[in-house]
Amino acid sequence: MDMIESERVEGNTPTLRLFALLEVIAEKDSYFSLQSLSEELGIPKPTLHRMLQQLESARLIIRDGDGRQYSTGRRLHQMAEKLLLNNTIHGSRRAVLRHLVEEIGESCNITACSGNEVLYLDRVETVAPLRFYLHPGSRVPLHCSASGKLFLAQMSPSQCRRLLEAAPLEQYTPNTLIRYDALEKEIEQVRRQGYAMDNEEFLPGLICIAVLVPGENGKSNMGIAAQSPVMRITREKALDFLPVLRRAADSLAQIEKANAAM
Amino acid sequence: MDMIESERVEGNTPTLRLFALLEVIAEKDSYFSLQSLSEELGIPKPTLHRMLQQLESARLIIRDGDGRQYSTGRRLHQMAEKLLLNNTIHGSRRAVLRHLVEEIGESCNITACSGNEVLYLDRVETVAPLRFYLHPGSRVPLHCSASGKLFLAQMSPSQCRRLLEAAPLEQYTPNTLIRYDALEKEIEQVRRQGYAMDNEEFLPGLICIAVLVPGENGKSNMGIAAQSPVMRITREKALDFLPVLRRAADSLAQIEKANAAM
DNA sequence: TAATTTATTTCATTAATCGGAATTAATAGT
DNA sequence: ACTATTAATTCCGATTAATGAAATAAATTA
Repeated sequence: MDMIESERVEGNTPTLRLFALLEVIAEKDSYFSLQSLSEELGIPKPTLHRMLQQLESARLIIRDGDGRQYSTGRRLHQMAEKLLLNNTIHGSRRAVLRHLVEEIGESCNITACSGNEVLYLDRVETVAPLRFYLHPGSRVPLHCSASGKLFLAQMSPSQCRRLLEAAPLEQYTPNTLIRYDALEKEIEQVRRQGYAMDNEEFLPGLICIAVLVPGENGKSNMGIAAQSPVMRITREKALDFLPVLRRAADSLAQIEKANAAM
Repeated sequence: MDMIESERVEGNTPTLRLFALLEVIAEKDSYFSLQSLSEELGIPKPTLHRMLQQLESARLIIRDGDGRQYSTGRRLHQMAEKLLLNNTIHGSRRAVLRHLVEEIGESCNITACSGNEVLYLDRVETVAPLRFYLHPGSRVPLHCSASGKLFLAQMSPSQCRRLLEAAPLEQYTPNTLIRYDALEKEIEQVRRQGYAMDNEEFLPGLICIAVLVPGENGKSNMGIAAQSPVMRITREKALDFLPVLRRAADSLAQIEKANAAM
């Protein structure tokens, strides 16, 4: 429709226009119809129809039963996960992590939110002999991980509720918050604090502290966290990691941004 | 190389081929050259060159200094992050499915009626070693699947007949109902019961039970189903899943409703 | 049933893709 | 420094796909 909106999906070639369309779709958190998207982007309906048809045939998007509602497809999700997992940005991401581990002496990881789970993108283990072994690619629930609570804290209340109320909150340890009101209070606190802790809520004996890697427009899908056996650390001592964690988070943000300058 | 590899990047249209290329690139965790990719995928160099040029101009991929090494670009990462973060529809559905699978111990899926087929929207497999592998996105005929019979049961008789008579009912197993009168009787029973079973009518050895996810105006385009090898379950035992299935269906209905409101 | 909205198909026009062959640029070998 | 080799890039005519106004079909609402 208006110039600004339609420019978002205008590239030079048909392919780039289609990619731009996919980009708009990727940001949607609810279904959309051909009509609404046509109005939003100013693309003529027949053109948009063909584009969506093409994306659907490739399983990049799907249509629900009555064929009037579209949403993102599985192939797109898989591609997104692979992309984030494989992309170590030429090792610099790993370097930041390694440096962080050296500074604080505990295992650290970089995480992303994927649907209703936390996905471990990368992880570097401490040299200390006592440690939890968790590897990149593994998944952890949102409600009982430090990163997960950070991701929840930046979502809209409706998004957050949708994820949490889909299934009962599973209790992994005595500390797991399984009551919605308690969890909501915790998430509210996380939002205020700007960091999150997992106090043996997922694995007994494992304490974790995490912050978000600052994103473009306030929202971020990347977290960085330090994990430690409770034997080696107290909740209070974990707070001392915060400045270093934040610095590492900023470095990661820089790397992401620098990638664009080229 | 040759057939198998090159098929991975072959879609139907130039645009989809470019997407497939992007997909291959997304999986790479290190730099690559035009030459190596050309050999890997069997795409002629001039063609691949143009493709990469296009992706680069859109900042989907970047080239390092000397211009001979490519890797993924920031725009791609941003899209991937947004996609996974804004994926609460699928995330919450998946949470429902996972919980259901845990409760009943069998693989379950969420289905939709798409044209004259049943579409698997999502699926979670049981941990039991013996299982049928069916993946999301696959399609199954209406007349020999539990979900399909449910969809048929809520259609008007004329609509139903139109779909069924479009093509002859294919016989997949000895149990497949291929006579219209038998199928209509079955569909009538499904309507009365409020649930449907597939008693090895599509795949030999596979039993399935399904209910509809309640919709707004009585009609529904979504079903939820449990599937099990006949070795592990009897038709009678499958009926025990019904209460849990219905509860999961209600959860899904909640999610869909919340989604419409957003 | 009629009116309205939304989705889809048609089709002549325009634009992009394709890849073999030729050319240029970078690298390795002597 | 020159040649051989390999990789990257440009050319270009034949082929194929994208485009969107208009027409049609389907679904929804009054």
